[in-house]
Amino acid sequence: MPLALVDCNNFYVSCERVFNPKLEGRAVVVLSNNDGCVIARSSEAKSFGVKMAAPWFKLEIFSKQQGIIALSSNYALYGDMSARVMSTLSTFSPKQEIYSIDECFLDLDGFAPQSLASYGQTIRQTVKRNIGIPVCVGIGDTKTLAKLANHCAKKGFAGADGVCDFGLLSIDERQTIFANIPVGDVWGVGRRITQQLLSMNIQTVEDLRTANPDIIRKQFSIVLGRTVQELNGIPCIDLEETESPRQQIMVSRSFGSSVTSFTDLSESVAHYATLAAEKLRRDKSVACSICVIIQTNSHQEHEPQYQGSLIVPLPQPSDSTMKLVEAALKGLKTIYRSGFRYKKSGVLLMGLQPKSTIQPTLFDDPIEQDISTSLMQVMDAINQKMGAGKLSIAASGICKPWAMRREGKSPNYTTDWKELPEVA
DNA sequence: ATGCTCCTGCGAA
DNA sequence: CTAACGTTCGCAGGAGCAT
Repeated sequence: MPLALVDCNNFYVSCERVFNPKLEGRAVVVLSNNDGCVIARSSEAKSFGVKMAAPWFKLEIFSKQQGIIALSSNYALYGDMSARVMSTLSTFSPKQEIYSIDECFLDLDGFAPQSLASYGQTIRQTVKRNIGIPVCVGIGDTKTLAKLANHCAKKGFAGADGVCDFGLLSIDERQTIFANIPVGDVWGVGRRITQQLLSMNIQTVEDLRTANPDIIRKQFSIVLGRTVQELNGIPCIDLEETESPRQQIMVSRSFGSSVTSFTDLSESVAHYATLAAEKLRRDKSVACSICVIIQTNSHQEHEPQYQGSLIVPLPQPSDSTMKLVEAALKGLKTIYRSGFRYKKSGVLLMGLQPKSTIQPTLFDDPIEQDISTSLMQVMDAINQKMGAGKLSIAASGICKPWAMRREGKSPNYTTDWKELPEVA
């Protein structure tokens, strides 16, 4: 019955600190792509009042005055560190669900109930010792309760020292805690639903737990009804050990600066289609259609706004960079309007299916198919060996004036020998 | 009624 | 120095259409 949710503390900041101990004890934030918003904060940065998702350009002056350190995001580093953490955590249970880059569920069914909290401490110490990343552990009878327990562990509720096991609490203790947590802190309750719940005078976790499930289902959704059940210890959301194949692949970015020419825009689209195709082949899937998306900057309200998108069906399901880029650019020609300052473009691969299931149609040219597959394999192998983007197609352009800003990125310590700093 | 596809809203990290 | 506000994914549910 019991489940643990293990969540890394300030994960991106913690990753940076492993390789740069001078960041320890300092206020540190990690910024999103384009150095746009804050996406991770050390506890010191939080106490300065820096909010999640805050636009960096509004904070920059204040932050420099206060000595807050800002780093661009380094996903190669975080992805690699995540794999190490997950591997260590997998040794603590036969059943693990990796839920996101920095958290996983562990099935603790059959473990001695009284010793779960100390088991949680062992998990924390082991991950800290082996990988250098601090984590918190929440334990409860459902995923929603485990998430909530983790929240309590992080906040230090009920004397929690990085671990919180709801199984140790009496009914009264649990009710007291739930009555002091705002309903918006529950997994699955976001901003909109919080507002609606408040208008019904459901303010705390305890209010939601004791709400009438039928009314919740009717007024909101099946999903929120399940949340209420889970808060009451009735499991509705299963542990998923094997991840199911993705249904879509999205690659989109905001530009470092606005783009007006069709050429620049088409180069960005070709580039993103290339990245999407690489993901697709890694998944061993094929796509049936590709959607192209272009947008102006919606934050610049006085500027003319335009958002265009178009789904382009592929003649046959494909994983070929050439075919996908060709289709994407065809779509772009249709939706492009001159006279706008574009801020973002992207592609979305849709109708994904395993490559193994598709069968050649009457119109396929099997020889061309084979050549295309071999070419893609060679390109992927070269880019794997020499570094991403070393070999690309001409349509992606060379100088990339739209490339994103990343002024404070740390080295790829764990995935690229060339980026390791010299030892003094 | 039933079952699709397409599209939007919402939440999460 | 400029200008400057993220990305990717799944699910639910309604609209529109065909059967």
